[in-house]
Amino acid sequence: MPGRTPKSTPKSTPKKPDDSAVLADFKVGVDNVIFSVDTAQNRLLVLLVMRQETPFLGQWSLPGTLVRQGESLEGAAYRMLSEKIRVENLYLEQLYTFGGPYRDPREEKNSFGVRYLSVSYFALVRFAEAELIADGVSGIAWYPLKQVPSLAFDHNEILEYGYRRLRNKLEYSPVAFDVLPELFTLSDLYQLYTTVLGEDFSDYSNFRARLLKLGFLCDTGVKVTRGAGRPASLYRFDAEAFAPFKDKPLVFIYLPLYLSMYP
Amino acid sequence: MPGRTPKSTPKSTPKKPDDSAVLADFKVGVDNVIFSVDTAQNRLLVLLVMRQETPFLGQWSLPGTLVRQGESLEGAAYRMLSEKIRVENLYLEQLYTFGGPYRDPREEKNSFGVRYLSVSYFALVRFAEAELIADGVSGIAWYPLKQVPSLAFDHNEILEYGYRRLRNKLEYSPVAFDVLPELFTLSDLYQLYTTVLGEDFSDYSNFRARLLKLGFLCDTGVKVTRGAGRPASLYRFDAEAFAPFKDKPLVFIYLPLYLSMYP
DNA sequence: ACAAAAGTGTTTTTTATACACCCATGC
DNA sequence: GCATGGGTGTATAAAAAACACTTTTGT
Repeated sequence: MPGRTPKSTPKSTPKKPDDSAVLADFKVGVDNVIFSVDTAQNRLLVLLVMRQETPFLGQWSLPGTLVRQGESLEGAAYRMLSEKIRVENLYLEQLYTFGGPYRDPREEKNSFGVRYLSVSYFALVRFAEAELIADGVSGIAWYPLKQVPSLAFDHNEILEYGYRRLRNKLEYSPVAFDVLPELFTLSDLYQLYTTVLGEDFSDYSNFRARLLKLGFLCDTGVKVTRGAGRPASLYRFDAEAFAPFKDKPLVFIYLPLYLSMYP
Repeated sequence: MPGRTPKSTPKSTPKKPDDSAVLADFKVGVDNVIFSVDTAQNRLLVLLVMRQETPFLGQWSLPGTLVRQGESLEGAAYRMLSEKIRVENLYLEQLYTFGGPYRDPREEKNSFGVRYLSVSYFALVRFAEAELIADGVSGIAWYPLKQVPSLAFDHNEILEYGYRRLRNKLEYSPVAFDVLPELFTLSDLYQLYTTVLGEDFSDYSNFRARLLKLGFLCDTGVKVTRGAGRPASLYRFDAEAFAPFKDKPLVFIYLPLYLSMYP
């Protein structure tokens, strides 16, 4: 886990040992932290699967898989995803690599010196489109973030890390538009932000003004009415208009300093 | 590399293949992007080593090592560092994991299906304190970032990624104080920012005012004079006073939007 | 005296924040 | 009619950005 780690390096005499004799052999796993937002119920959800194998049989875990021959890491992440859910759009990026020795119980009993390393990926999918693939036996479910149980391996730690990344992503980049439907209202967008970032991150009208001024949300003119209240305009994310902001240190939302990370 | 990767997942029928038959076996390497800033010459430096082995024998590369049995990833990163330089203080964090198949030429000829995965780490050391360990044979040198040659493996890509991280770190966190000496002047600090971020990121007096107002730089009262000009106060980073900002989405420097990532 | 570097302050412009208020619809 | 959610605007406060100016040193 990254952090401020000032440390004195041991003043060992440089030597060139026979590396090959003591190298660790690894199996590499990919674990996905897959988020989606249920805007109807204002809940942030994570995809969990019930483990079908030892270790941690019968315990909930992040969906993961081991990397196969000829397969890239990202490829494995996509494969895993496609085995669990069907979605049209998604956002995926690498999260962090957890690789301490003894983080996987299989290391002890199994073979000599084989270690399990986990490259975690962070994904965001559209809740409405995402169709879970229940293959009869395996348990799979969207869990509200606040209700996730104790997970297998170090997956709670990975999840926490993923949640932190999600918050940062929302603040600094337009990931939200990968999760929202093609056409969305500004309050859809606002509710997405509030469910992830917390209630009091910003006033609606200010949020609205700031986003609109950036100029990459275009009003389709189409109105939609949901229950009572004035009909809302449907907007579309304009990737062209966003282009100039790409790779710039753009800040979407300024979180006040006094807000703690996990409200 | 993370990024915006909307993608349709293939609608494959879920199946449970015999995973174990096709799993890839990995050796895991750790590659360090080690930066330091030569404030005297206003240069951002990366540590490069000359490869002593095939593949890419005789070519410059990031200092790296393979992970040994019982060794953590971060442990390997620290070991590598301590074999190359002696430093009192440093900042280290994980960068990214590069693990595509065929990224390492050894995969082809060597053993069957053994792949090489690289977990890259990002480090920042104090230039003045950092003493390079030249073990007689191996080449090792600080390279100005703008003059790095073509590197072994995908190390140019890793380096670019590390540079991006460095910029972000500088903007959002107090890493600068891990690179500066214990006592520093405000123009030392300013020059550090300009050499990394580019000339025109901010006006000196505004930079100064902003940093001082945050209240975690304390004036020691000691004056130091370097060449001509009025003597400058030596400041110290006050970790205590910074504590309340920790883990908050603090923004040190607001880069104007029109500044491109790589000026 | 003068250039160079450090440090202070002031003005202008932009942005955030907190509201107040109008609009359009369902019930 | 009126509650409900959508949308607009304004007034205040806090910033960033630009830049003029003073102070203290070396030469």
